[in-house]
Amino acid sequence: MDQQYRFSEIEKKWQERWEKDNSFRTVEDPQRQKFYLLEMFPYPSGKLHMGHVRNYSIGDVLARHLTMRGYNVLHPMGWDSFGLPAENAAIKHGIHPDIWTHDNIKEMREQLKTLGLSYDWNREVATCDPDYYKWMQWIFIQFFKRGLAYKKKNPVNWCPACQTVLANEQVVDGACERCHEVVVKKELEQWYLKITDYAQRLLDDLEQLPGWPAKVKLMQKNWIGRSVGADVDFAIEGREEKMRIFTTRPDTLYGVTYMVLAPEHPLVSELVKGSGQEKAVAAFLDQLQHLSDIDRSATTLEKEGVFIGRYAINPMNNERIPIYIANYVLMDYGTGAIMAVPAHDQRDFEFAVKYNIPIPPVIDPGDPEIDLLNLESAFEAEGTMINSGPFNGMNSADAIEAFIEHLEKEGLGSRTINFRLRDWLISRQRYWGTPIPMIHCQKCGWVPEKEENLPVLLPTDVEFTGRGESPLASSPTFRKTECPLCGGPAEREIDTMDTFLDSSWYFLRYTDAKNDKAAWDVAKANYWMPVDQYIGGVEHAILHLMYARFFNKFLYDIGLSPTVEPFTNLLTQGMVLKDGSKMSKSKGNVVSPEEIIQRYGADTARLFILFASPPEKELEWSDTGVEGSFRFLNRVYRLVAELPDSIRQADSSAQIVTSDDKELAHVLNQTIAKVTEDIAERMNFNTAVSAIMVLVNELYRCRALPDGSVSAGLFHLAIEDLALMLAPFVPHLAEELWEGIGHSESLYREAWPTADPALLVRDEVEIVVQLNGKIKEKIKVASDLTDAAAFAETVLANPKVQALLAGQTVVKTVPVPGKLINIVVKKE
RNA sequence: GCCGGAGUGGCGGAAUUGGCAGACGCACAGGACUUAAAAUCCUGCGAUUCUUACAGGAUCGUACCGGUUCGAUCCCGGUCUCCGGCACCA
Repeated sequence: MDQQYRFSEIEKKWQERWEKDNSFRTVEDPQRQKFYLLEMFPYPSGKLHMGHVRNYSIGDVLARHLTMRGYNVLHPMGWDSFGLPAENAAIKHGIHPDIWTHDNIKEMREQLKTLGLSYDWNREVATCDPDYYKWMQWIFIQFFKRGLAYKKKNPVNWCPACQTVLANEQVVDGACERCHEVVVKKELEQWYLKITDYAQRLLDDLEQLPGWPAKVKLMQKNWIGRSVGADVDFAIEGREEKMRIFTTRPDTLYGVTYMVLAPEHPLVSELVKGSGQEKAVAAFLDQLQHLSDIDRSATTLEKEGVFIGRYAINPMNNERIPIYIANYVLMDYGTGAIMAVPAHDQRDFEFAVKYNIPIPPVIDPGDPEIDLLNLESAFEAEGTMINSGPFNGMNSADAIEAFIEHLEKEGLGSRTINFRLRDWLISRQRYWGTPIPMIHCQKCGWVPEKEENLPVLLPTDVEFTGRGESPLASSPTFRKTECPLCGGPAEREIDTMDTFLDSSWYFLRYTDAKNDKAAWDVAKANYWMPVDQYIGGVEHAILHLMYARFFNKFLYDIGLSPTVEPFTNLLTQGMVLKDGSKMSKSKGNVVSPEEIIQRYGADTARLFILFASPPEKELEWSDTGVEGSFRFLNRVYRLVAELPDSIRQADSSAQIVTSDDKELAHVLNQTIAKVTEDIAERMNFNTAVSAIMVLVNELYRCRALPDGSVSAGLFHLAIEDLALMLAPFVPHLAEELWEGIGHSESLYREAWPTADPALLVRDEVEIVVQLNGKIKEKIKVASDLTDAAAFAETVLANPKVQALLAGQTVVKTVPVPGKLINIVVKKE
């Protein structure tokens, strides 16, 4: 063994060896317990960043550890390779997106390989390759066939910078999630996936995911936003049509003093005709037109509206109620219309105050401090029903049920559940995405491309201008085609799919990545699915993770996925920060993984990232911390490189002769137990590393002792176990150490060490003696004293404890065997 | 505004079931080695304080105030700060 830790040579040597031996190739094996370990695949931007290094280092620790524990581990990697940056490069530099993307993939694959990650590259997928998007199109057609994909004209979110529409989930604070440009509304005919059909199941099945962070489940729950209430029909004075509203508070029906339609509601133009309010309404609508979507939805915006000159009739008491339009009612939730109860809804309250509308209470809070006839704000909590005819005296929460029953019996309304979740708009007016495999025929309407004709290839004869409609429209050959049904002239859809579709099923494709007959072989999916552990950034808590759950449920329903949920356990890793903020080019605080690998090696980079912070927390980058990790690896290397032949060549054995043997064996077994638990059960890699450091410190202590203090066989064993335990964290160095103490085979498939329970405990343990809860003394007692009474007796008999108790009376003792005793005393 | 989460040395963090607060590392200080430096090895390292000193002892200390308990970083109530999600969803 070289006397110096030459990390670049070592890392190169082992990477080549792994590649040559095909070490990480995985095949289905019904005899072995499978483990599907997945990290979120990256967008191939061309450069690996520290977030990737963290994500993939965490995954690799688990993959290597579980392999050593005997699991058949599926650990794949691929590329989420459709998307805007490639197209922007085409517009800016004239490079075709396909070339740009594949160059980037090549570069990033090399970078991932320098990290020594244990991927089965035979299963690599790239979503932009026709052999992948062929099956994307096939899945889309399955959605269409079951009525879950449809085209509809609707006001949609339009990003003027990206020149494309966006899904609701991709609009953050009224701006584009990608480029932060302010999003505008545009009326367009677009493709949607009916995710709302799955809303209830997406919500309910969160319960089946105890291995997910509560935070992520809560975010999804809020996003789905289920509310139970009733649809109620209000008659409109002098008209045939009814006004249907949705409310979660049917108990307040007697307190309605006005009604509101969303400004975009189709009834508005009908009703306003001949009402005498045409001018006022037109002026109000015009004023709204000039507000951006952000301003329109700001909670700080004052509630404003205008009376439209018509009245509704309250079905409960036949009161005449004025109808308004107002800026605070949304067209795309519920029925786009509400009943307003100012006494019991804060928004309605503010509006009523502004427009001098009466605020009659129908629920008594039973609180003398609240003046019901002169409310300062709406009372939204539970109370006793008043002014509500036959419902008076009921508890308002019970009254909700009673009102719904009444409405249903009288045919005035019905129980309804509404979700905040909207259908998923998946059309994008871009080139670099999966073509939507649909054809429009004058006679037959929208018809899917025949499955045997898939994939619908992206045309290459297009222009990239970055403006106007989809670039696919500029292809002279793409659009014109024949109807798959009647053979008549027809036109292809020119929009492409949102790239979030591509990443909603890649975990299934990995189970059978090269299949060209089907999306995957169901038998293989049955073996590997579900993903046992999924790892990625928390920024995907809603978008990707909800879409993937939706896809999987659909694929489950049609018999292609074996489980209702795709990801059993989820680890959301924290961000990598520098100087307290996210690394970014604009802040100039980016540390490149390449540079760190070159200076210290991949093992140091991995170790630092795993050691500095628990995985789900943010990680503050520290240059001196990296130095420290590098120093530790040097220290480990030297330990083995400087090993005397007597130890190097000794047969490893757990032979214990001396007291130092006892101590070393104890530390070694403690370390094995802790590292095993920290990796597999707690996923606290930082404490696993610190435990290994403790072992290394102990080995250094032993090394400095006079000859013969520690048995050679035991020391040899400790070094072997050290190498095995280091393997998941710093695989290259671990292999080198393993070879350095006389092994010729790679340690990758070597068994993980197990702790000997007999050696986990010492003969004597130090316990704490407290007097009235304060630590006064530490004494040693036999560790097998597990009986509380015997333990207390032994401790009290100790002369040191006797001295402490002089002049005091023992009131009570609280013994905790093996740990502590608290003696409650009082002065005599 | 609503809903979550978190506050521990100079710093990153540890304390797994209510039982020794600060493991491990970084930074810093001192020492050994060296002509010297780097590297390496060893030692110290929460605050205040007592004791002539050695050795040791005392008090305080996990954002703040209070509670439960023999015992609280951990449980309960309240306050403050920071972070994240949602934000007119009727």
